[in-house]
Amino acid sequence: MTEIKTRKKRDTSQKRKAILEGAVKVFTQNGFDASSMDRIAEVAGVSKRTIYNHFPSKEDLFQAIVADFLKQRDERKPIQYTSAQSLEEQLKEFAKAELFLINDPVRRGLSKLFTSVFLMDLDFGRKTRSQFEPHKAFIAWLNAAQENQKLRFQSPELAARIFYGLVEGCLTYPALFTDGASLRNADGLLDEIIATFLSRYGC
Amino acid sequence: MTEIKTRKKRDTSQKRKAILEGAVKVFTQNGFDASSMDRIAEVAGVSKRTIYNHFPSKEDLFQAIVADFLKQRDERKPIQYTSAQSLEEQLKEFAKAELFLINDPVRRGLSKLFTSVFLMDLDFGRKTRSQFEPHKAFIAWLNAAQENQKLRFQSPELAARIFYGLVEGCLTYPALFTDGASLRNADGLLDEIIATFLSRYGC
DNA sequence: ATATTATACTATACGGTGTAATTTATTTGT
DNA sequence: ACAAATAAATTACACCGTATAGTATAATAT
Repeated sequence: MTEIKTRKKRDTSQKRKAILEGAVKVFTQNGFDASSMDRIAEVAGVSKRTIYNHFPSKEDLFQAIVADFLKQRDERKPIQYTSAQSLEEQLKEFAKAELFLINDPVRRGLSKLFTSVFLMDLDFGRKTRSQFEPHKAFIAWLNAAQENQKLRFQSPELAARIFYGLVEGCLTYPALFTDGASLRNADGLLDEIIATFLSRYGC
Repeated sequence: MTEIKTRKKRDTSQKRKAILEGAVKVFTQNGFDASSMDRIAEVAGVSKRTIYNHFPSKEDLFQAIVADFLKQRDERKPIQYTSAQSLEEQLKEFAKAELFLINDPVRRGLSKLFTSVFLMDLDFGRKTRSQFEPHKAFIAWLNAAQENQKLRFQSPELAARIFYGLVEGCLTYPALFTDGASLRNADGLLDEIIATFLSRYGC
């Protein structure tokens, strides 16, 4: 039996974090193609060679950012039906949670970046998105509300599409195009969205 | 008075058209950055020098495509209220007209491309979009319908945002992300959108 | 005479690598 | 417990190959 001396690896998470943060800044400002590794190294305050010590290629670096983003997204707690709160309140809270990804400037920048990249590389986008079923938790909520006789609809999938369509079409995408300015006075719009949804599906 | 012989210029519109069509193909497939002028020349069946005879730079070529696209968009006839038709019919027709830009594969490709580019260059996007007020004609329609006692709402702007949000969030953006596949069986969804809108604003 | 073409060319930018020096944390010897 | 030895991580910098926007030019087609 041979003795193998394994030396403890040093902690490189600080550098890794700096690289990712710098890359996020550069990528969100210029997009993938127009961002050079030299520039990312400069902004991250790190040598270019160190980037390649952590990430084999520019694309791997990008994917790491995507992965981090998705992890953050998945950490949100899902919507859960309760009869103790009005539908309005629950929907409003849920819609605001959905806006989580675009309320913070950094996350909004990433949302813009990914949307932009995914549009021109649909396979990549599909592969990334296919990992989760975004409507799933909301459909369960809808069914619970219907069992509780507060909602009525033919198809929960269709109702979920309407709700997500309203939120994304009225709030999410406009926010991406206006750098969040459209969210400034959007409370009335959010109320109107929920009123519209409930006017169709409420009992 | 000096006689100036102006020689008739030859018609170069054919070449120009070929260039634009080739550029559309390449740009929509690869995006702006990843499209080379050499490749565009090849696909257009034209020498690269000829492209530069028609367009001073890659960006000018791109802008020309944007301009053509917007012209086509503006050629659609606007919605006009009539009491001879049901609201459902008019709204359905209008929504379908709004989907004009994404029903055809080429126009859909351009919509994807522009959305992708505009997201990462918001100033450019804003400048391009600011040329028209997309909701204007629809707001007029809404007001006419209200005067005719078929609709009732507090704010026509808000109602218009809800309608556009529904159409774009449920139909337009999904179509861009799925290369139009989501439009295949979208008739039921479109009916649901209109039912939702009318359940909120119909009399 | 105008438009187009083929071809070669310039200048530059960028992804990624090689390398030798240097920093830094861990291990080991005392 | 402390300093010397050691190996991992980082850095600076030069470098390679390639791609690309745009130009120059001379020949050819219309």
